[in-house]
Amino acid sequence: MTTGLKTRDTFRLTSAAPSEVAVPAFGGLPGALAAQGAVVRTRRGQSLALAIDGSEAVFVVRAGALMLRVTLPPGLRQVVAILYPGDVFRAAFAPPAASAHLSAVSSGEVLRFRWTAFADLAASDPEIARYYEDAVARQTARQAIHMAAVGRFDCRQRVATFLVELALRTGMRAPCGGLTFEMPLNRTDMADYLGLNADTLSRTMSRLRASGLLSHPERHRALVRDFEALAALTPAAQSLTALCGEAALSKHG
Amino acid sequence: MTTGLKTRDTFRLTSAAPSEVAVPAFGGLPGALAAQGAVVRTRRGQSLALAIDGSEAVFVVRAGALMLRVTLPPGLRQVVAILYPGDVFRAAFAPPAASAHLSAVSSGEVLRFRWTAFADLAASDPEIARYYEDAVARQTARQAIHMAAVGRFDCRQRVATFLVELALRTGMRAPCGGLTFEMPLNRTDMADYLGLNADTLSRTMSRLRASGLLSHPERHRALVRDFEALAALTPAAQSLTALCGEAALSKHG
DNA sequence: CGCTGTCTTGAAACTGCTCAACGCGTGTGG
DNA sequence: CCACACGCGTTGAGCAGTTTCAAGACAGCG
Repeated sequence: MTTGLKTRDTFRLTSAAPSEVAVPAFGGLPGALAAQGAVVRTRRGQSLALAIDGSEAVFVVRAGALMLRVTLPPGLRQVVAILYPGDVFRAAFAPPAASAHLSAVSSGEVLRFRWTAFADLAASDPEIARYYEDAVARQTARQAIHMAAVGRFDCRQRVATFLVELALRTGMRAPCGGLTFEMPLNRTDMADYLGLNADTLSRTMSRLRASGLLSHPERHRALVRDFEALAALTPAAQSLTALCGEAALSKHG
Repeated sequence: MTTGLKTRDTFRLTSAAPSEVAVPAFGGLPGALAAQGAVVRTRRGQSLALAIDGSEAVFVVRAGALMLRVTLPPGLRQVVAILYPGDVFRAAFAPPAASAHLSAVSSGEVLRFRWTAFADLAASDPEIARYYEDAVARQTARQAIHMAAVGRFDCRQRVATFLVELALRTGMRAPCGGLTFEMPLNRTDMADYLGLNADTLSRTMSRLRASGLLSHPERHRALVRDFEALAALTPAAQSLTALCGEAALSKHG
C-alpha cells in the first residue's frame, strides 16, 4: 500500500492472457530492504523459525525457494505454498494449530526481519510498502491457481501444472533444444504440494517419461523436450505464464 | 504494514490453539475507511466488477459474504475463497487468465475503493494500513487450512470442515439447544468450494443428516445438534476455532 | 559390502465421479 | 386454477481414477 502508483502488472480482468506478460518484480527488490534485513543463507531442508525471540518474523526470498507445510492431526500433510525469489512471507500467514512449518527446498538466501521493524520500514518508504503489497497480491493470485489445481485437476494435470510452474520459474534452454530445470522437492513433498499420493505421483511421472515429454538427465533435474506439449496438458498454462512471466524461457543455460 | 504495533492476534507458532482465541478484527473496521469508501449493497448472486473504469478495485466486506470463483478452460470451476465481514479483497488477488469472478453469496454490504486511493489512505493512516495487513494475513492463514482440506481431506471431512466454518462464523445458539446458521451457497458452489462433485456433496450431507448430526429446518439454513461431534469429524477443527473465534458460539439467536 | 532412504511398480480395494432418473418447489401461461 | 417447464437437490448403479499395501530397484554412504 502507500503509493498511489498503479500496480506494475498491467491490470487485467477475466479473459485470456495477452502476450504482454506481467513480469513479477524480481530484481526489483528495494535497496533499502536489503540493507536492513538479516541475511540468512539456506540449505536444503533447513527450517526457518517463524518467530524471532517471541516476535513475528517476515521473510523475503532472494534466491532459492521455501515451502510452507501444515500438518493436521491424523498426520495429513499439505505443502500449502512454495515461495520463489521475490516472494515475501509473514509469520501470521501460517495458520494456528496446524503445525505450520517453513523450510528451504533448496540452498538460497532470504532476508529476515521482525514484522514490527518491517512494517516501520514500509511506513516510511513507499517503495517498500508497494513492493510488499504487490508481492502479497501476486502470491495470492498464484495460490488461487494452485487451489484450483488441487481441487479440480486429475493427477496428470496437477503434475503437468507443477512442471510448467518450475519450468517457468527456473527453466533454462538446454543445449539440445529442450528446457531443463531443478526439481528441488522430493517425491513426498511434491505429492504433498499437489494433494496426491506419492505412489500416484511416481506413476504419473513415469507415464510422462514414457510418453517422451519428460526425462531425468540426473537426479533432481528434469528436461522437457517439448514445453508446448507439456503446457497443453494443464488447464492453467495461460494463468501460469501470465503469473510467472516467460522471461525464463528465453534464458540459456 | 506501517505501524510498529504488534498484531492483535497473540502471535503463536505451531502447536495446539490455546483457549484464548485470536479474535478477528470485526467491529474493528477503522472509521476513516467507512467514511471514504463507496458503500455497495449486495444481493445474493450479484457480481462485483474487479475494475472501476479501468483501475483496480479493493473491497472491504462489512456484512454478508462474497466468493471468488475461477474457471479454467475445460469448465473446471473452483471457488477459491469465501470472504466474510472484516475481510478485504484487492482485484490483483484474482489470477489472470482464469475467468476470476467475485460475487456476493448473500445480501450484505461492502465498501469499495480504487486501489490507488486505498493505498494512499493506508499510507497516511497507520490504523488503516494495519487493518489491511492483518486482514490479509488472517485470510492467508485461512486459505492455508482450506488448501489442506481440499488437498487432503475425504469428502466427509471436507463437508464437516465447511459446516464448522459456517457455524463459527454465523452460528447462533438455537432455542432447542443446537446451533443454527445460514447456508448461503447452493450445492454447486459448495461443491466447487470443497473440490467435490455436487452429487457426492449431496450424498455426504444426506449421510450427515441420517446420522443425526445435521438437519435442515428450512431451505438455506442448517441446524447442528451437537457441535462437538461435528467438529470431531474435521482434522481442522482446532485451527478453525483459532481462526474464526468462538465468539459466535455463545451468541443467542 | 551391506545398509538405509528414496523411488518405482504391481494388484487389489475403495473412494468419489459420471450419468441418468426422480422429487419437489416455483414461476409462467393457458 | 391447473398444467407444464425449469432449476435445484437427491439418489442409485456402474465405472474410473486414486489410494493402499507390499515388494522390488536403485543410489548414496558408512
